[in-house]
Amino acid sequence: MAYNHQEIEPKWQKRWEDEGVFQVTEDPNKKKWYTLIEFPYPSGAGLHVGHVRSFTAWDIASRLKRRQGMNVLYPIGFDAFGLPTENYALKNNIHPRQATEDNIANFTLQIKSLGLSFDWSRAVDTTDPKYYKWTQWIFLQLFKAGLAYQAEIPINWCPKDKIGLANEEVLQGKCERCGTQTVQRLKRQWMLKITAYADRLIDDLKTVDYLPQIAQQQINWIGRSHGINITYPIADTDKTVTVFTTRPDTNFGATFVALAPDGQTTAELLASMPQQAEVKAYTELCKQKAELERVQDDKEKTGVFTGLYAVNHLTGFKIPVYVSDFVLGGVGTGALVGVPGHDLRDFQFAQKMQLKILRVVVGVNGDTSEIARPEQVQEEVGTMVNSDFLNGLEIHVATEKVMEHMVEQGWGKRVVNYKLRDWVFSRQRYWGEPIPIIHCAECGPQPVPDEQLPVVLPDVENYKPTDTGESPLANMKIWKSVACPNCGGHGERETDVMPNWAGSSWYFLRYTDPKNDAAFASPEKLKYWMPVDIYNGGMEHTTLHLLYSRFWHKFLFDQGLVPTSEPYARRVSHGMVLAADGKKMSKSIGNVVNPDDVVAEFGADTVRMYEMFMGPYDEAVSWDQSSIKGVRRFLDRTYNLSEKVGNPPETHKATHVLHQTLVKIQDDIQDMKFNTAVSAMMMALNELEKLPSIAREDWELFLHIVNPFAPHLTEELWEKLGQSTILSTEPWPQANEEYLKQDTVRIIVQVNGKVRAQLDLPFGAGDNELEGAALANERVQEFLTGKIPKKVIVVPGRLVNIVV
RNA sequence: GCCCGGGUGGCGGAAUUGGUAUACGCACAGCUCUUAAAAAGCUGCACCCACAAGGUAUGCGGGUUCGAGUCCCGCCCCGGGCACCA
Repeated sequence: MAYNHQEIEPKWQKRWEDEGVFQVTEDPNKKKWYTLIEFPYPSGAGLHVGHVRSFTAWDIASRLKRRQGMNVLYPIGFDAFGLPTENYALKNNIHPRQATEDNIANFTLQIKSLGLSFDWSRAVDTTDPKYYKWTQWIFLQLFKAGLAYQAEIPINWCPKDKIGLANEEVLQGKCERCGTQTVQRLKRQWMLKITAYADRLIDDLKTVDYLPQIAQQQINWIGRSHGINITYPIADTDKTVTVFTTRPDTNFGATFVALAPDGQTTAELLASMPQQAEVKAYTELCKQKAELERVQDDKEKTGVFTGLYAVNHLTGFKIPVYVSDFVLGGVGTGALVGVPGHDLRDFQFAQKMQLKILRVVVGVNGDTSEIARPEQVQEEVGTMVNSDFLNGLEIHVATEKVMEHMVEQGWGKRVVNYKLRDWVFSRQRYWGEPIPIIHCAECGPQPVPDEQLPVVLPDVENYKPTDTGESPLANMKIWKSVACPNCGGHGERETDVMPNWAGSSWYFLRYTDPKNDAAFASPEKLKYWMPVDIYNGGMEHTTLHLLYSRFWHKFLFDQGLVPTSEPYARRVSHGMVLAADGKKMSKSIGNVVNPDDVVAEFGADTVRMYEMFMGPYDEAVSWDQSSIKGVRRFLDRTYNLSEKVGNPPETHKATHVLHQTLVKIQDDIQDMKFNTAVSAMMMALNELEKLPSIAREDWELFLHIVNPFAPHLTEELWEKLGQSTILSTEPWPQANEEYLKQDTVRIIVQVNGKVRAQLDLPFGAGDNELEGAALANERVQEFLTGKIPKKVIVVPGRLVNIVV
């Protein structure tokens, strides 16, 4: 018989909520545990079954920890500012605030229907002025510390979204949000100096426990490289050109210098270039090129000679200076020294321009062809040739020696270079936190005084972005006009808003003290809860959100405002939930599974367990509608089995297997192996069903074990036993060592590696005993007739292998 | 091109990390119950072989080992991330 989930589940959800059993308060006598899932973006599409998967996994872990006596903080909130909501609102012709409220209400219902043990009393909403007051306040601290600045820089401009994008938000030259080809455009932007934290963002990864892939990806993203800025004089002028390189050892092989079309050096040298007209034409062409759809993998190098020659100090050679778009303005000094013998791109460029190619390193195989094999151009090993005083040296030794020489001679300066760029923090949109700055013609940009925070996002007539690229707030003449906090003269509010990454950069701090009006969180509460013990999220957030929030946190730590230098002690990641066809769920394909439908049909407990059972937690898995039935069957059988409880004669035959299951699921939850935990429970049920009756104690233990996974049903069955307590708050049972012991152990006997027999022998039997029993076995004897055992391998408690 | 994952029955997957490959579940087949169907229960279920005995299988080819899904070398395919980064 099937149980009625539509009756049971709301009943227990109501009881948990009425009695506030998952609300948590700071308790110095209890050990704290802070589990964090990435708070969802309340999109119009509603909750995704992928949300359900990670929320449930950490709900299970939190329920276990809580019942093991820890003070568990498992909070939820909404990251609700940003473009998707604004675009959704525009499309559906409603106000973003209304869309956000509706979506949050919908998400809340959906999440609550799953019986997750979130502490809803701590829920945060990044669009709540009481929340973003502190987002603005933290921005002002960054500003006061000199880490927020304005810069007129070429930015990525999305012509569709009418918005500047951080480099990190442009995917393959296209807007991350809408896929439109971005173009370069100059714009005065607020920037955050994340690069000031580049070293610590790398080095401090040693102090946290992140999945290795995650740490590696962050390190690669920050891209620290140690090198030298070499300054070459330009022949027949008083000018110089400075290039960055990590391989100064190859400098004897340098045959050209190339400048980025958008680089500073090009602009500075333009006036002294004999080929000025050609260079101008080329740089113009490059600007257009960004606007063109560069779909084709056009690897052909282009460039133009400037007419200038740089003088290589080492050789005295005059080497030509080019402008080429394979050099990027934002990388290094925006200029590079070409060594075509040892760099593939330099080689391609040299070939195209018919420049000299010189080998200065002999590769491992003594290879001295024109260029090292393309895949070997970044040699890890090699010996210098054609390089005067470096000849015969190993490349790393040579690098160090030539650097020292160049620095001594005043030709160069050691530098550390990073791929990471500063964070473009301005958005010319509506649905974001106003940047709390007042511009004054006399005093420059001034912070809005603390007592005037928050700067509330005003209602505007039209919140659609303007074609001019100005924020819709720019039209708010009255709102905009305000006295300068410094001199009292005329000031104008900043009209750009923050990116959606702002509110999510510190939300985990707010959870510790969500109602505080005097501070973003009190030092006591921060001290109690921080750091986050485990933070689960998608791999796609590794280089954006995860890095941004670490940066903000480190800054707050430096200000003495948070107690730890890292926000998250451990970071793990879940696999995607794909549609049945193995593809990403998407509205356009029409393969989306709505969690509401599945919960209505099978119940929350079934959906929870199925999502745990469907596959390894950290790997992508496809939704399989028919497999859900198996889990529902497990729960129905559990429900029906309760009839057998306490019927005399009671048998305690299941006690062993239940204690083993208890240990198994504890370990599995710890290791995030939720799928095998479910299968262990299924096996335990199979054992229980074989018994004529079940002892009440055994049954209680089984309910304890299943409770974190299927909390509603187990509460109901707990109550059916006459219990008045709430199972979800009962202490977690202890596994009894007595029941974990095994009397006998199955030993596999192999002859030449092939299984020939199985023996059940007493636990702890010695090697000789095992060997003797194996050799005495009849079947084994058959395989040994006429053969002499050469060797017998005994693995205690496992197998005996006889080699003949 | 580089980096990171992954490839095991009809399907999702398991395998104590070098020690019984295919746990658990789905699907399928037969049976029981039923007027019948559904549901539920029982049995079977990698492949070859009528059965047993035996043999063969963890993407492909080699290797190390008493023993390899697991380790090493060389390939092929799938997924994700990054990409003129000097």
